[in-house]
Amino acid sequence: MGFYMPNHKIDVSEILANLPLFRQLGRGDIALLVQGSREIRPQKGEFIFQKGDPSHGFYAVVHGQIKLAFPSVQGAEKVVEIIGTGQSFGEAVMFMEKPYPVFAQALADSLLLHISKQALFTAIEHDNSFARKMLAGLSIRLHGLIHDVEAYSLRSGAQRLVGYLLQNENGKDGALAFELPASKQVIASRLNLTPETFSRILHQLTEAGLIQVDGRRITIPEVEALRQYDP
Amino acid sequence: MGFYMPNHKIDVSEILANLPLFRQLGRGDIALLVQGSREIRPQKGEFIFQKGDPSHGFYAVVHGQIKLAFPSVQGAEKVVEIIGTGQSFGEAVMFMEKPYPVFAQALADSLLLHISKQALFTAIEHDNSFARKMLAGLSIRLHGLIHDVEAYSLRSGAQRLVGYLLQNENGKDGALAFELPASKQVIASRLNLTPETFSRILHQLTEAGLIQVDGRRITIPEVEALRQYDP
DNA sequence: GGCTATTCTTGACCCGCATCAAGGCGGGTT
DNA sequence: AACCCGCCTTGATGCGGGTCAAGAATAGCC
Repeated sequence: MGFYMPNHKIDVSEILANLPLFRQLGRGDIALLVQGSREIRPQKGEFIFQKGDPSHGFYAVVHGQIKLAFPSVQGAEKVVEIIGTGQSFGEAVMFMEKPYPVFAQALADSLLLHISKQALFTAIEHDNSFARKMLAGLSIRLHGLIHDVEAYSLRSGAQRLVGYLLQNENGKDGALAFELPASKQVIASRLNLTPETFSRILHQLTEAGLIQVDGRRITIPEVEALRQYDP
Repeated sequence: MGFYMPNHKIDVSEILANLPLFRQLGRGDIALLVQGSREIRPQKGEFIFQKGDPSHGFYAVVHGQIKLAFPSVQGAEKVVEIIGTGQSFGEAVMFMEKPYPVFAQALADSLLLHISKQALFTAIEHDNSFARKMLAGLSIRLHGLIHDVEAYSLRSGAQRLVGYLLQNENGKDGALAFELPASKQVIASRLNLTPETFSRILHQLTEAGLIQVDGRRITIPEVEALRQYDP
C-alpha cells in the first residue's frame, strides 16, 4: 500500500533549516546535523518506537502525522500528543538516561528525520544560543503538559473539548471552521474521553446551536458563544 | 509566630554550590549567581507568587516546603507539586515570555533563594555544560509530568495512592516506614483525590493488612504485597 | 458498483469518586 | 481543664463519564 514518489533526493539541509527549532542556526551547524540525520518513512500504523525503547536522538516530522501514547491493557491506550508537519518529538528523553515513557506510531504515511544525539550535542557546543533555544522548546512542552494536567484535574469533559475546539481560534471572533486533525477516537483519547462520550458531547454542543459537525469538519458560527459555554 | 534564628549571615555561595543543579559549577560562576540572588523567608501560608505573575528568575529551597498549585473556584485547588529542601522551581517559565501557570505557597516557614534570570543566563554563557544540566533538569521535570498524566489517565485513585506510597521504596523489600511529607489534604490533592476519598482508600489498605497508619506515619509491613495490590 | 472493515453514534446501565453533612480527634492557648 | 480550630474520618447520596451492546455511516478495496 501507499507508494511514495520515487525517491527524489530530498534536500535534508533545506528541511532541517526550516524547522522551527533550527531556524537561525548557521550553515555549518546545519551541515553537522545533516551528517547525523537519517530519513524514516513509516507507513500508517507503523511504530517508530515502543515505550521502554532507549533513545539515540530525536525526530522531526517533515510531513505526515505521528501520535505519542501510553499503551494500556487490551488495545486501550491514552494519546498524549499528536505531532504534525514541522514539529518534533523525543527531545526530552535524550537528556536523560531513561527509556521512552510513551510509544510513537504513525497516524498516516509520513516522512521523518532522525537526528542523532551526538550531532545535536556537538551543535549545542558550537552554538550556545542553540542551547537556549532547546531550553525554550522544552519549556513550551512542559507548559503544555501543565496545561493538560490542569485540564484533566479541574475541567469537565465538555470543558476540555470546548477548550480544544477553541485553541485553533486566534483571537478571532465571529465564525470559524476547520477540520479535526485526526480521527475522533484519537482526539477523544487526547482529551481523556472515550469515543462514546466524545460523540455525545459533540451532539450536545450541536443541539445547543454552538457548533455544526459534518464528519471531521467543525463549524463554529459564533466563537464568543462557545467560549461562554459553561457546564 | 515563628521567630527565625537571628540573621546569622548565611553563606549563600555555600548553599548554592550544594544544590543538585549547581554542583560542579566553577567558583566563578557560583559567584556570579550569588550576585544575582536574594533571600526570601516566607512564613507558612505565605504566597511566593500568584498564577499570572511574570517571572524574573527561579527559586531554590534552602529549607522548608513549598507547594505549586492551580487556583480553582472557592478555595478548591489542585496541587501540582510539593517542593522540598534542596529542590528548585520556576526554571521552565524563565525561558518563555509567559507568566506563571501555577501559584506557589509556603507549606512551612521557609528559606528560599531567588536567582535572577540574568545571572543564570550569564552563567549559561560561561559554562556550556551548565546548559546541558539545565536541559537535563527540565527533562526530568517533563518526565515527572508525563508520569502524572499517565497516572491520572489510566490508573484508579487507589492505584495512584499505592504508587505514591511505593515511590519512596528504593528497590527494598520487606518492611518500610516513613512519614508523609505534608498534610493528607495536600497529598490527596497532589494525587487528584478529595481528602474524603484519600482517607477511605487508606482505610481499605489498612483493612487489607497492606499498610498501617498512625497520623502521618505510614508503615508497610511487606512492600511486595502492596506492590501486588490490584483494584 | 457492491462488500467488508472501520469509525462513529445511540441507548441502557453501572461504578468510581465527588459532594454534602456530621461528628471525632489532637494540639495549642488561656 | 475546658475551649477552640484545623485536620481527619465516616456515612449517605448523586452525578459524570465509563462500559457494554447494537446499529448507522463512511471509507477502503476488489
